[in-house]
Amino acid sequence: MTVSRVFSGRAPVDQKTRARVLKAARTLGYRPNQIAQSLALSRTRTIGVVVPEISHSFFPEAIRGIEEVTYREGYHLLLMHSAETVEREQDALVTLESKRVDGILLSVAQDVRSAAPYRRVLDRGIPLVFFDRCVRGIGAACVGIDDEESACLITRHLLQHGYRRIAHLAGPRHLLISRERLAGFIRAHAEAGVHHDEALVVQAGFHEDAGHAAMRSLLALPSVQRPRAVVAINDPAAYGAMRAVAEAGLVVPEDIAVVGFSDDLRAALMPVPLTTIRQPAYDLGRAAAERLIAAIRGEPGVRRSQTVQTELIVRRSCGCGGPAPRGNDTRRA
Amino acid sequence: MTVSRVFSGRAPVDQKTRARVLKAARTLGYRPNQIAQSLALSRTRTIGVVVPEISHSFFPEAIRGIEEVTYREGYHLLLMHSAETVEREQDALVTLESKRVDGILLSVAQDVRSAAPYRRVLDRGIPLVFFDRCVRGIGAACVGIDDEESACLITRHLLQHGYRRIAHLAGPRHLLISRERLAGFIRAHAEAGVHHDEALVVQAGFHEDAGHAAMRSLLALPSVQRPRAVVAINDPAAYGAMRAVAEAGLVVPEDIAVVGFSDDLRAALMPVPLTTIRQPAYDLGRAAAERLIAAIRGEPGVRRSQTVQTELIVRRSCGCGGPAPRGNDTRRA
DNA sequence: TTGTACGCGTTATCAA
DNA sequence: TTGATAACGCGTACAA
Repeated sequence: MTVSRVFSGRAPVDQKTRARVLKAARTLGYRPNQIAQSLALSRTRTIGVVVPEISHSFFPEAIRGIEEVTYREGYHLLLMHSAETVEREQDALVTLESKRVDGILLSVAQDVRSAAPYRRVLDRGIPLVFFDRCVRGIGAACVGIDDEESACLITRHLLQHGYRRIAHLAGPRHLLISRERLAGFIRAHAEAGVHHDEALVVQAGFHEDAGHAAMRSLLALPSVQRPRAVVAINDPAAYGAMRAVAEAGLVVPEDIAVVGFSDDLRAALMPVPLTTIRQPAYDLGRAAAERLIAAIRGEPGVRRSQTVQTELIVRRSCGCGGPAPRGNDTRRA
Repeated sequence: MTVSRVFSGRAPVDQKTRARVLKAARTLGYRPNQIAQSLALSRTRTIGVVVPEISHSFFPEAIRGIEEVTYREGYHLLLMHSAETVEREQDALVTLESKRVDGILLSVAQDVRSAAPYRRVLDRGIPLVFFDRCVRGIGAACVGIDDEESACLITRHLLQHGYRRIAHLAGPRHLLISRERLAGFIRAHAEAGVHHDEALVVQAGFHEDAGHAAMRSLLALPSVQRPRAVVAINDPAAYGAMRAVAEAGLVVPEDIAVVGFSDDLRAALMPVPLTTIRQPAYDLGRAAAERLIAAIRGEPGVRRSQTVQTELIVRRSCGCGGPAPRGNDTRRA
């Protein structure tokens, strides 16, 4: 029909005809059916976003960044929640493929083992960009931070302020960011010429309870073996660790220093404000969305990964600030 | 084709044929195209979710509740962000209609004026359920809290503890929840036989800056007219108010008590922990999703609204706790 | 400038 | 139990 031309706008239509069509559309309440459009064009202008968690403030912020870009570019968001499980993540991927999204943004679930499902998506020709939690070497771009360098930075900060026995509450074993943060933790020790005790690297996870449990196991060590400082995999784990320290009748940072990773909403507000690495979630979301849209458009160089800048935020929990200031002051390194 | 019967499962297919089809599907990497299904069935199994904000912790929590239910029921989520503007909200509605979602969950933007766009959605026969920020009387269900009662409850708490000059930082004028919370504020006064000074009801908004500005205007009043306590429209506004109080060299709650609404993540962690109303965002999201899916299925009684229970959370900022306890203790009323 | 035929991949319906 | 045909509502390609 000529109606299509009127609504798509990219074809010559007589003024009078156009007016007639528009008027009829108005009275009939007509709106182009995007489902039919999608079928005809095999293009949905929809992007799938798969997140392992919805509430942890990093992800809403990242989604806000993604939405900002996709809205501007005329794409819409199909939001899927993997709940940190591979099963639901694969399910999400299959669904997104079935729904013929134009591309996928994904942050991997904590118990991933295999890259096969991602490879299949790529093999089908669906553009895929990882954000924050990436899988490398399968030909998909990754937009994240430099986890190794950031972990090294915050560990170095502790070492430079005289801490020697430093523990690490590590993240899920199979996740790249866990391994990279651990690598940064180790590199900082190597650079400082300080031996790191492997007994002080304990498995934890991303949640407060995991950090709490891991910290308890460290506190159960004979007192000569106990850490004097702790580098947690992220802020919630650090909160759990701080709680365990308090429950043991000890004080942060005087007895044990604790630092986190991501600078979530609560970090500055904790009873002992948390020293941490600021992860610019919003910018990261924007960058990831831009990368994906470039890939969808077939622009070159889209497989290249991108790193957004982090920042060390020094607060009281590391005990590195000379006479500990009162209140919620925040200084940047 | 017979393929359709195999995948849909609801039609008799011979075992051998089924096996042949599945094997072929596997080798070809075939997956049913949901776009084509949607066109044929005029059913997308997709729900549109429109939120005015993405990051404010209430909405991620609500979305998590929504996702929990929709995942279980086999629906997917198209997430739209109105950014508190009517323009983008209308845009979202038009898009969702074009994308033929099976139903819509919406929390209205702060500057809504007209219910016409919602009416149009309903006229098209698209099920619509409001959550948290509702529009009443247009035949759409609303899943929210009892704003009037909750505001009355927290105001009454202040009155019962002897506060008399109480201010209200009101929400956007055209929003139902603003009006209802104001009504509750007034009713509490009436019930207590306390006159409320209309000069102490000032327009603010949902953000910290709005609360800050509104509080400054109250602090600029001659000291006899100044409020002794403040009921903020929500927690972020209360944070802004607390900041303004501190900047004026005054102390919460000794000089001015401040209470909020929603119990977001930071409320318990503020330097002076905030007394507030707990809004169960997750449950609210679940209830709204259930209501919508019932409506999509054409079940009866779906236009009925639903109220989820709130709770008064008493912390230090209201100064009602006898000798003010140190730390972040939280007591329930 | 406008209209017609065909295909996008599926389901419903009816026939075999 | 399976196959054929006609929708679903659009865009493309071509003809008028």
